[in-house]
Amino acid sequence: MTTRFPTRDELRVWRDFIETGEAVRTEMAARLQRQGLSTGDYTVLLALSEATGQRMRSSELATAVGWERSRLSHHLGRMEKRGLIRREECLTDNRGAEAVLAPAGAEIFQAVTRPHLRDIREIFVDALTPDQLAATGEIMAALREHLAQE
Amino acid sequence: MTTRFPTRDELRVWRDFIETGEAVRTEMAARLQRQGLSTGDYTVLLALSEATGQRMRSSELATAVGWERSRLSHHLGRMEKRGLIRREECLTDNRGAEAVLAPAGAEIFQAVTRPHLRDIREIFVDALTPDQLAATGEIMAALREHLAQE
DNA sequence: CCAAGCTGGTTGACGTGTCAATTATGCTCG
DNA sequence: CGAGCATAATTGACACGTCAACCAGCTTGG
Repeated sequence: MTTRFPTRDELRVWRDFIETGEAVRTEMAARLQRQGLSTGDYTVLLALSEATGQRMRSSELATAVGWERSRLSHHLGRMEKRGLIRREECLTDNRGAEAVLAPAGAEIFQAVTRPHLRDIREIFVDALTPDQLAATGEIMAALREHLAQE
Repeated sequence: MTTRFPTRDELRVWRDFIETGEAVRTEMAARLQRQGLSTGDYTVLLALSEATGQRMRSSELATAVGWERSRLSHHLGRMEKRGLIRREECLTDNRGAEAVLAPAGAEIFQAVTRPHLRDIREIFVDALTPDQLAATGEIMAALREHLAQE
Protein backbone atom coordinates (compact mmCIF):
# COMPACT_ATOMS: atom_id res chain seq x y z
CA MET A 1 0.00 0.00 0.00
CA THR A 2 1.35 3.36 -0.98
CA THR A 3 1.68 6.06 1.63
CA ARG A 4 -0.78 8.85 1.26
CA PHE A 5 0.89 12.24 1.27
CA PRO A 6 -0.87 15.38 2.36
CA THR A 7 -2.70 17.28 -0.33
CA ARG A 8 -1.89 20.86 -1.20
CA ASP A 9 -4.76 22.07 0.95
CA GLU A 10 -3.79 19.93 3.89
CA LEU A 11 -0.27 21.25 3.65
CA ARG A 12 -1.52 24.81 3.56
CA VAL A 13 -3.50 24.28 6.75
CA TRP A 14 -0.48 22.65 8.37
CA ARG A 15 1.69 25.60 7.54
CA ASP A 16 -0.99 28.01 8.72
CA PHE A 17 -1.18 26.13 11.95
CA ILE A 18 2.56 26.27 12.55
CA GLU A 19 3.05 29.84 11.45
CA THR A 20 0.03 31.27 13.20
CA GLY A 21 0.95 29.53 16.40
CA GLU A 22 4.41 30.99 16.14
CA ALA A 23 3.08 34.46 15.42
CA VAL A 24 0.67 34.38 18.33
CA ARG A 25 3.28 33.15 20.75
CA THR A 26 5.78 35.70 19.54
CA GLU A 27 3.32 38.55 19.98
CA MET A 28 2.42 37.41 23.47
CA ALA A 29 6.07 36.98 24.39
CA ALA A 30 6.82 40.50 23.20
CA ARG A 31 3.99 41.97 25.26
CA LEU A 32 5.03 40.13 28.39
CA GLN A 33 8.62 41.11 27.76
CA ARG A 34 7.68 44.77 27.91
CA GLN A 35 6.80 44.14 31.54
CA GLY A 36 10.02 42.32 32.12
CA LEU A 37 8.87 38.70 32.01
CA SER A 38 9.30 35.91 29.52
CA THR A 39 6.47 33.48 28.96
CA GLY A 40 8.52 30.90 30.79
CA ASP A 41 8.85 33.22 33.77
CA TYR A 42 5.10 33.74 33.79
CA THR A 43 4.41 30.03 33.61
CA VAL A 44 6.64 29.33 36.57
CA LEU A 45 5.34 32.24 38.64
CA LEU A 46 1.75 31.20 37.94
CA ALA A 47 2.40 27.66 39.09
CA LEU A 48 4.20 28.79 42.24
CA SER A 49 1.52 31.36 43.05
CA GLU A 50 -1.14 28.70 43.00
CA ALA A 51 0.91 26.21 45.01
CA THR A 52 0.26 25.88 48.72
CA GLY A 53 2.94 27.80 50.54
CA GLN A 54 4.05 29.31 47.24
CA ARG A 55 6.55 26.50 46.97
CA MET A 56 6.96 23.33 44.97
CA ARG A 57 9.38 20.49 44.55
CA SER A 58 11.38 20.89 41.39
CA SER A 59 10.12 17.73 39.78
CA GLU A 60 6.48 18.45 40.63
CA LEU A 61 6.88 21.87 39.14
CA ALA A 62 8.45 20.35 36.06
CA THR A 63 5.54 18.01 35.44
CA ALA A 64 3.03 20.71 36.37
CA VAL A 65 4.28 22.99 33.63
CA GLY A 66 5.20 20.12 31.30
CA TRP A 67 8.90 20.85 31.05
CA GLU A 68 11.95 18.66 31.13
CA ARG A 69 13.89 18.75 34.36
CA SER A 70 16.98 20.30 32.88
CA ARG A 71 14.98 23.01 31.21
CA LEU A 72 13.38 23.90 34.51
CA SER A 73 16.71 23.79 36.27
CA HIS A 74 18.25 26.25 33.84
CA HIS A 75 15.23 28.48 34.03
CA LEU A 76 15.07 28.47 37.82
CA GLY A 77 18.75 29.36 37.87
CA ARG A 78 18.09 32.46 35.80
CA MET A 79 15.02 33.40 37.83
CA GLU A 80 16.90 32.93 41.06
CA LYS A 81 19.65 35.23 39.85
CA ARG A 82 17.02 37.90 39.27
CA GLY A 83 15.52 37.37 42.70
CA LEU A 84 12.14 36.11 41.44
CA ILE A 85 12.39 32.81 43.28
CA ARG A 86 14.71 31.11 45.68
CA ARG A 87 15.71 27.50 46.07
CA GLU A 88 15.60 25.58 49.30
CA GLU A 89 16.64 22.08 50.19
CA CYS A 90 13.90 19.57 50.70
CA LEU A 91 13.56 18.31 54.27
CA THR A 92 12.10 14.94 53.42
CA ASP A 93 14.44 14.01 50.58
CA ASN A 94 18.01 15.15 50.69
CA ARG A 95 18.35 14.98 46.93
CA GLY A 96 15.38 17.24 46.45
CA ALA A 97 15.07 20.95 45.91
CA GLU A 98 12.14 23.26 46.35
CA ALA A 99 11.46 26.38 44.40
CA VAL A 100 9.92 29.12 46.51
CA LEU A 101 8.22 32.25 45.24
CA ALA A 102 10.28 35.26 46.36
CA PRO A 103 8.67 38.62 47.19
CA ALA A 104 9.98 40.24 44.03
CA GLY A 105 8.48 37.39 42.03
CA ALA A 106 5.12 37.67 43.73
CA GLU A 107 5.09 41.40 43.16
CA ILE A 108 5.85 41.33 39.46
CA PHE A 109 3.43 38.45 38.97
CA GLN A 110 0.70 40.57 40.56
CA ALA A 111 1.58 43.49 38.35
CA VAL A 112 1.66 41.48 35.16
CA THR A 113 -1.29 39.17 35.48
CA ARG A 114 -4.10 41.60 34.65
CA PRO A 115 -2.47 43.02 31.53
CA HIS A 116 -1.62 39.48 30.54
CA LEU A 117 -5.23 38.35 30.80
CA ARG A 118 -6.26 41.37 28.79
CA ASP A 119 -3.70 40.41 26.12
CA ILE A 120 -5.10 36.90 25.94
CA ARG A 121 -8.49 38.35 25.29
CA GLU A 122 -7.22 40.84 22.72
CA ILE A 123 -4.96 38.49 20.83
CA PHE A 124 -6.91 35.28 21.04
CA VAL A 125 -10.45 35.36 22.40
CA ASP A 126 -11.56 38.47 20.56
CA ALA A 127 -10.30 37.09 17.26
CA LEU A 128 -12.68 34.14 17.28
CA THR A 129 -16.42 33.58 17.32
CA PRO A 130 -17.77 31.46 20.19
CA ASP A 131 -18.18 28.57 17.77
CA GLN A 132 -14.61 28.89 16.62
CA LEU A 133 -13.41 29.01 20.19
CA ALA A 134 -15.26 25.82 20.99
CA ALA A 135 -13.97 24.19 17.83
CA THR A 136 -10.43 25.18 18.78
CA GLY A 137 -10.80 23.39 22.07
CA GLU A 138 -11.93 20.23 20.34
CA ILE A 139 -9.24 20.39 17.70
CA MET A 140 -6.48 20.85 20.26
CA ALA A 141 -7.85 17.95 22.27
CA ALA A 142 -7.87 15.77 19.16
CA LEU A 143 -4.30 16.68 18.30
CA ARG A 144 -3.05 16.01 21.80
CA GLU A 145 -4.86 12.73 22.07
CA HIS A 146 -3.52 11.63 18.72
CA LEU A 147 -0.04 12.66 19.72
CA ALA A 148 -0.27 10.75 22.96
CA GLN A 149 -0.95 7.48 21.14
CA GLU A 150 2.61 6.30 20.53
CA MET B 1 -16.26 50.54 30.86
CA THR B 2 -14.58 47.74 32.74
CA THR B 3 -12.25 45.43 30.88
CA ARG B 4 -13.65 41.99 30.25
CA PHE B 5 -11.26 39.26 31.31
CA PRO B 6 -11.30 35.82 29.75
CA THR B 7 -13.56 33.27 31.39
CA ARG B 8 -12.24 30.05 32.80
CA ASP B 9 -13.24 28.21 29.64
CA GLU B 10 -11.65 30.75 27.37
CA LEU B 11 -8.46 30.50 29.36
CA ARG B 12 -8.50 26.75 29.11
CA VAL B 13 -8.77 26.92 25.34
CA TRP B 14 -5.97 29.48 25.23
CA ARG B 15 -3.71 27.24 27.24
CA ASP B 16 -4.65 24.25 25.11
CA PHE B 17 -3.82 26.22 22.02
CA ILE B 18 -0.40 27.24 23.29
CA GLU B 19 0.54 23.89 24.77
CA THR B 20 -0.72 21.78 21.91
CA GLY B 21 1.07 23.95 19.41
CA GLU B 22 4.23 23.57 21.39
CA ALA B 23 3.81 19.81 21.67
CA VAL B 24 3.17 19.40 17.96
CA ARG B 25 6.13 21.53 16.98
CA THR B 26 8.39 19.74 19.43
CA GLU B 27 7.39 16.34 18.09
CA MET B 28 7.95 17.41 14.52
CA ALA B 29 11.30 18.94 15.41
CA ALA B 30 12.39 15.73 17.10
CA ARG B 31 11.45 13.65 14.06
CA LEU B 32 13.29 15.93 11.67
CA GLN B 33 16.24 15.98 14.02
CA ARG B 34 16.59 12.22 13.73
CA GLN B 35 17.42 12.83 10.08
CA GLY B 36 19.84 15.57 10.97
CA LEU B 37 17.78 18.67 10.21
CA SER B 38 16.13 21.27 12.37
CA THR B 39 12.80 22.71 11.30
CA GLY B 40 14.63 25.92 10.45
CA ASP B 41 17.00 24.01 8.21
CA TYR B 42 14.07 22.42 6.45
CA THR B 43 12.32 25.74 5.95
CA VAL B 44 15.40 27.27 4.37
CA LEU B 45 16.15 24.26 2.19
CA LEU B 46 12.55 24.16 0.98
CA ALA B 47 12.61 27.80 -0.01
CA LEU B 48 15.95 27.48 -1.81
CA SER B 49 14.87 24.30 -3.59
CA GLU B 50 11.87 26.06 -5.03
CA ALA B 51 13.81 29.17 -6.01
CA THR B 52 14.95 29.59 -9.59
CA GLY B 53 18.61 28.68 -9.73
CA GLN B 54 18.37 27.32 -6.20
CA ARG B 55 19.52 30.71 -5.00
CA MET B 56 17.97 33.71 -3.32
CA ARG B 57 18.96 37.11 -2.03
CA SER B 58 19.19 37.08 1.74
CA SER B 59 16.46 39.61 2.27
CA GLU B 60 14.06 37.91 -0.16
CA LEU B 61 14.67 34.66 1.62
CA ALA B 62 14.05 36.33 4.95
CA THR B 63 10.67 37.69 3.91
CA ALA B 64 9.82 34.44 2.11
CA VAL B 65 10.19 32.43 5.29
CA GLY B 66 9.00 35.24 7.53
CA TRP B 67 12.15 35.62 9.59
CA GLU B 68 14.08 38.61 10.84
CA ARG B 69 17.26 39.38 9.00
CA SER B 70 19.55 38.62 11.86
CA ARG B 71 17.88 35.32 12.55
CA LEU B 72 18.41 34.28 8.97
CA SER B 73 21.98 35.49 9.03
CA HIS B 74 22.80 33.41 12.08
CA HIS B 75 21.03 30.40 10.64
CA LEU B 76 22.73 30.65 7.26
CA GLY B 77 26.03 30.86 9.07
CA ARG B 78 25.38 27.58 10.80
CA MET B 79 24.11 25.93 7.63
CA GLU B 80 27.11 27.16 5.67
CA LYS B 81 29.46 25.67 8.24
CA ARG B 82 27.77 22.32 7.69
CA GLY B 83 28.01 22.62 3.93
CA LEU B 84 24.26 22.75 3.30
CA ILE B 85 24.38 26.12 1.55
CA ARG B 86 26.96 28.59 0.43
CA ARG B 87 26.95 32.35 0.28
CA GLU B 88 27.87 34.39 -2.75
CA GLU B 89 28.18 38.10 -3.30
CA CYS B 90 25.44 39.77 -5.24
CA LEU B 91 26.52 41.15 -8.61
CA THR B 92 23.97 43.92 -8.84
CA ASP B 93 24.27 45.24 -5.31
CA ASN B 94 27.60 45.17 -3.58
CA ARG B 95 26.00 45.12 -0.17
CA GLY B 96 23.94 42.09 -1.05
CA ALA B 97 24.46 38.42 -0.42
CA GLU B 98 22.90 35.39 -2.03
CA ALA B 99 22.30 32.06 -0.40
CA VAL B 100 22.83 29.14 -2.76
CA LEU B 101 21.71 25.56 -2.21
CA ALA B 102 24.82 23.36 -1.95
CA PRO B 103 24.86 19.74 -3.18
CA ALA B 104 24.89 18.36 0.35
CA GLY B 105 21.88 20.51 1.15
CA ALA B 106 19.98 19.37 -1.92
CA GLU B 107 20.75 15.77 -1.14
CA ILE B 108 19.59 15.80 2.45
CA PHE B 109 16.52 17.79 1.49
CA GLN B 110 15.63 15.10 -1.02
CA ALA B 111 16.14 12.40 1.57
CA VAL B 112 14.10 14.13 4.24
CA THR B 113 11.14 15.50 2.37
CA ARG B 114 9.11 12.32 1.96
CA PRO B 115 9.38 11.20 5.57
CA HIS B 116 8.59 14.76 6.56
CA LEU B 117 5.41 14.81 4.54
CA ARG B 118 4.46 11.50 6.05
CA ASP B 119 5.04 12.94 9.51
CA ILE B 120 2.76 15.88 8.75
CA ARG B 121 0.05 13.45 7.81
CA GLU B 122 0.62 11.26 10.84
CA ILE B 123 0.90 14.01 13.42
CA PHE B 124 -1.55 16.51 12.05
CA VAL B 125 -3.80 15.51 9.17
CA ASP B 126 -4.70 12.08 10.49
CA ALA B 127 -5.62 13.52 13.88
CA LEU B 128 -8.46 15.63 12.50
CA THR B 129 -11.69 15.08 10.65
CA PRO B 130 -12.06 16.90 7.33
CA ASP B 131 -14.40 19.34 9.04
CA GLN B 132 -11.91 20.01 11.76
CA LEU B 133 -9.18 20.53 9.22
CA ALA B 134 -11.26 23.09 7.39
CA ALA B 135 -12.18 24.78 10.64
CA THR B 136 -8.51 24.93 11.58
CA GLY B 137 -7.77 26.80 8.39
CA GLU B 138 -10.46 29.34 9.13
CA ILE B 139 -9.45 29.77 12.73
CA MET B 140 -5.82 30.35 11.83
CA ALA B 141 -6.84 32.85 9.21
CA ALA B 142 -8.99 34.68 11.75
CA LEU B 143 -6.16 34.80 14.27
CA ARG B 144 -3.65 36.07 11.75
CA GLU B 145 -5.98 38.67 10.41
CA HIS B 146 -6.81 39.86 13.89
CA LEU B 147 -3.13 39.98 14.76
CA ALA B 148 -2.32 42.00 11.67
CA GLN B 149 -4.71 44.75 12.74
CA GLU B 150 -2.30 46.64 14.98
C1' DC C 1 28.53 66.57 -5.84
C1' DC C 2 28.35 65.29 -1.17
C1' DA C 3 26.21 64.97 3.50
C1' DA C 4 22.49 62.72 5.47
C1' DG C 5 19.89 59.13 5.70
C1' DC C 6 18.28 54.52 4.11
C1' DT C 7 19.06 49.64 3.21
C1' DG C 8 21.37 44.93 3.22
C1' DG C 9 23.66 42.27 5.94
C1' DT C 10 26.63 40.77 9.91
C1' DT C 11 28.00 40.54 14.68
C1' DG C 12 27.95 40.11 19.86
C1' DA C 13 25.54 39.55 23.95
C1' DC C 14 22.29 37.23 26.15
C1' DG C 15 18.05 34.37 27.21
C1' DT C 16 16.22 30.06 25.97
C1' DG C 17 15.83 24.77 24.87
C1' DT C 18 17.78 20.03 24.22
C1' DC C 19 20.80 16.36 24.95
C1' DA C 20 24.08 13.75 27.35
C1' DA C 21 26.87 13.32 31.24
C1' DT C 22 27.45 13.91 36.21
C1' DT C 23 26.66 13.98 41.19
C1' DA C 24 24.41 12.64 45.06
C1' DT C 25 20.96 10.38 47.45
C1' DG C 26 17.36 6.86 48.07
C1' DC C 27 15.82 2.07 47.62
C1' DT C 28 15.72 -2.99 47.18
C1' DC C 29 17.02 -7.54 47.08
C1' DG C 30 20.32 -11.26 47.74
C1' DC D 1 24.63 -5.03 55.13
C1' DG D 2 25.98 -3.43 50.61
C1' DA D 3 25.98 -3.78 45.48
C1' DG D 4 23.28 -2.31 41.93
C1' DC D 5 19.81 0.34 40.22
C1' DA D 6 16.51 4.15 40.21
C1' DT D 7 15.61 8.94 41.08
C1' DA D 8 16.39 14.26 41.92
C1' DA D 9 18.63 17.73 40.28
C1' DT D 10 22.48 20.18 38.15
C1' DT D 11 25.89 21.07 34.63
C1' DG D 12 28.17 21.86 30.07
C1' DA D 13 27.98 22.06 25.34
C1' DC D 14 25.68 23.53 21.73
C1' DA D 15 21.62 25.13 18.57
C1' DC D 16 18.36 28.68 18.26
C1' DG D 17 16.04 33.69 18.58
C1' DT D 18 15.97 38.52 19.69
C1' DC D 19 17.78 42.87 20.31
C1' DA D 20 20.82 46.51 19.61
C1' DA D 21 24.91 48.01 17.56
C1' DC D 22 27.48 48.15 13.60
C1' DC D 23 29.58 48.50 8.78
C1' DA D 24 29.15 49.08 4.16
C1' DG D 25 27.30 50.55 0.11
C1' DC D 26 23.30 52.87 -2.10
C1' DT D 27 20.34 57.13 -2.83
C1' DT D 28 18.75 61.66 -2.77
C1' DG D 29 18.02 66.58 -1.96
C1' DG D 30 20.21 70.93 -1.41
